[in-house]
Amino acid sequence: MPTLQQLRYLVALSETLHFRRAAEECHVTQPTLSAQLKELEARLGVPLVERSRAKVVLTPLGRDIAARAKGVLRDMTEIVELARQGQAPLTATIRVGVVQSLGSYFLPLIVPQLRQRHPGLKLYVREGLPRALTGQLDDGALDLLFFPLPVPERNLVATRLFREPLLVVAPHDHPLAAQPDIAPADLRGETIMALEPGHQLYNQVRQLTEAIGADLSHDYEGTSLDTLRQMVAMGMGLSLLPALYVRSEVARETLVVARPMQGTPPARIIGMVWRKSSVRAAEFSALADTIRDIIATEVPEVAIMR
Amino acid sequence: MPTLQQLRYLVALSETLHFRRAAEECHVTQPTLSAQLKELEARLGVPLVERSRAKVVLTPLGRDIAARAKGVLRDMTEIVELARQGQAPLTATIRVGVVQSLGSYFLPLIVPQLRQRHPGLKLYVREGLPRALTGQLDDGALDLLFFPLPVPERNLVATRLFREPLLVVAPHDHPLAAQPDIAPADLRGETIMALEPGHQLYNQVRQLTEAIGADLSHDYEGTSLDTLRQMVAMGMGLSLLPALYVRSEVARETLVVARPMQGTPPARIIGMVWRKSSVRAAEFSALADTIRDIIATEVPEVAIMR
DNA sequence: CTTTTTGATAGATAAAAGCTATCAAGTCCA
DNA sequence: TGGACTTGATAGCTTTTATCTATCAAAAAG
Repeated sequence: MPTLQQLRYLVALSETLHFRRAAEECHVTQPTLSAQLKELEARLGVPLVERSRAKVVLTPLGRDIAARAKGVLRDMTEIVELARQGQAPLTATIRVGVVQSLGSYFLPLIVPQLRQRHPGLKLYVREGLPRALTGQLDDGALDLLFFPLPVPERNLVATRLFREPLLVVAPHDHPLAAQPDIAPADLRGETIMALEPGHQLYNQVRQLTEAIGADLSHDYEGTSLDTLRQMVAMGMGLSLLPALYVRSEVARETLVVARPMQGTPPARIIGMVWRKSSVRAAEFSALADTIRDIIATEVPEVAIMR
Repeated sequence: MPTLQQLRYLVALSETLHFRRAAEECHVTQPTLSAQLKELEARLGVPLVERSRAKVVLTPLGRDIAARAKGVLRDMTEIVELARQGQAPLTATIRVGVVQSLGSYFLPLIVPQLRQRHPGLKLYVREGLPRALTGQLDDGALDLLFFPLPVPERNLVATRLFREPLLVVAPHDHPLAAQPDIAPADLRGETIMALEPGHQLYNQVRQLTEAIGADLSHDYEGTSLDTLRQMVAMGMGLSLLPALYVRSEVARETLVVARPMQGTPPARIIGMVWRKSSVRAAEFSALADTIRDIIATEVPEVAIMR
């Protein structure tokens, strides 16, 4: 197989038809270029050059191969240029995974300002269930997750972004709806509905209901936040829903109301997660800082965490 | 600049996602592949691979560069294949030059059988004046000439193909038209027209007219064999034209006749000419032998020369 | 005819690519 | 849980390749 350097020498000779000038162009001595072209002819098994003192002529095959060599060298230059451009942070596409209970309520709040600050940013977003997302991150199909913390996987690392409180959501005609906020004691005896097990939210709601003596509903488990909201509207019980979901989908709702809890409300912590082996850790940390800045000014419903 | 071998390693790793398996595919040891990929990343200035014991993942840039590397390696394989196919003789195009007084009368006689014997043969034919043709051969714009001999240039070599006699061409009502052949003495006092100086034919006709006492016309010099024939038809004199031209253009003519000369008729020798530095000399010698064989059976008007 | 320039060759040197041996870390299995 | 096995990385050495300088024979130029 020829080497790229040999092709470079052939291309230079095809353009100059002079061994010494071609050598100068390639920044080597004339014997080097002469010997390397001989080696190239030996490797290919065909003469590429007619040599004489009077003038140098390429064989038809030599001319054809020189033309193709030009293309190969151009492609190599493009590879080098691609690498050079890729050195800038946030220029390669980021394949992002988000849990379904977060994505469409959170990303629209931050992406406009993110794009403003990083015009070259390209996000490829995929929603999914938590376990599927961590699997895809692990396999390399995704680069980054927006994900409730902690994450159980050992070869993933995370940085916290914000704490998202859970709000009590009740039918609009429920007695608690008349209060501006809810004491935990107010929930004693109430039926609380939650997402199915497998969600961080389920665990948090379970812990709370156990602590305050409310009843965690086992008759109905919502498959989505919307399902839970509709069940609350129908008077099948109360629920605890994330603040960003409430901002997006409940604030304009007339059949249900959302009330914050007094004291330290239950909350989930949302973070950014990537592979421990990722070479883009610095890039992602910088991205996290940028996102915190945006949240601080655009999303009062949650509390920044560092 | 990366090397082709480094690209080969990257492509193998992108396909196997396993350093040891990629090394096996490339027939090197795992430390060699590992080190060369590190060197590739250093040369490009960007990470291409995320490494961990659990699994190997390419960065987005790594994947993109691996895809482009695949294309480059494919182009290289095509160059090698092109060279392999070019090793067979008479597979590369032959750029042929012929003098205007020969080409269209000679090549149609031999090309059909040449193509029959060498189906892959590709000729690119260019007609021109003798000095222009030798210049283009010298410069490498042409590979081969069918040319009257001898050639004056020092760095060209020639091999004789055949001797082409010159025939006396006279108006059909000229007294000499009644004879089956012409003695040199019969031309004494006749006006003989010839091509302009610069043609071998001119020199030969001049030598003959000086030897036998005929008058070489200076009032009219033909720019082509057709012009000479038309002048003869108009009664402006006689001419001496090459046998192959006569076979092609005069034998069916009614206004003029052609008669061979007695004894050793004037003739021109036609040969194949190529550069002394040409690497295709053996190929062209073999071609000359083939052409002589064809002429022996197809062209009785000329005499083979070796 | 002498000088200059050409591409080729020989021998030496430097650089690169490859090897083996071995490492630390992670995975697998009993 | 601990030992065995596998992984990618590193160190040091060897082999191969690419480059150099010096010089050559031959051709061109003056």
